[in-house]
Amino acid sequence: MSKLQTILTPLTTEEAAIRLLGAEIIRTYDDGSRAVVRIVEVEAYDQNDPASHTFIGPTMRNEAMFGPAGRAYVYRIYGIHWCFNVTAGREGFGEGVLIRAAEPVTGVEALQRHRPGVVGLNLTNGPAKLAQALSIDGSLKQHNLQHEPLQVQLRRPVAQNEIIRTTRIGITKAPEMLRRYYLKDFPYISRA
DNA sequence: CGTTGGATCCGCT
DNA sequence: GCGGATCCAACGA
Repeated sequence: MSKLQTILTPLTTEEAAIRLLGAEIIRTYDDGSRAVVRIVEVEAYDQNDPASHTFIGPTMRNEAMFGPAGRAYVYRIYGIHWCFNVTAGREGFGEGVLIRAAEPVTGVEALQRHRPGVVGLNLTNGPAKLAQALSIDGSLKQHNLQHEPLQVQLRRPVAQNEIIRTTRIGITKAPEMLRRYYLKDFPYISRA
């Protein structure tokens, strides 16, 4: 079992979401260039949550979230964009954490190359923007996030008083649930 | 500034 | 057939 999987398995989806705040995503692109970003905004979803893709039970689309923790769940939204989740929890229980925003750490040029004409905060301050900047698509479905070309490295947990908890963005079911978390005072969030 | 509508796919009913 | 865990350009004030 990878370290990432070991840590994310016993946690509730909320706890896993919080642990992923401050974690780093390391992306190695096809051309060999590399970028590192720091996660600053996440949302928790699991099979008891009407807003989750796993609420209806296992299907071909959502099977990654019913598998082991620490894998990629990637889905297309509105026919246009891709969104990236990190799976969490034990096998057989469908849960994942949507990565909504991150701040560039290194490799800004590589990120920009995948979002032509975009500069500043708009580079990575939204789930589909981030996925585009990291060049994440369906080919990374179920990818084990302990390996290249897409890795997630947990860092020291961030202090409780640096985390804001709110309702989630853009959902119609269970809009009242407080399952969105973001780092206080960080500009790269999709919406305050 | 804030608001609106268009783009465009696929999993599920 | 439908509608969504979105983004962005084009508007009007």
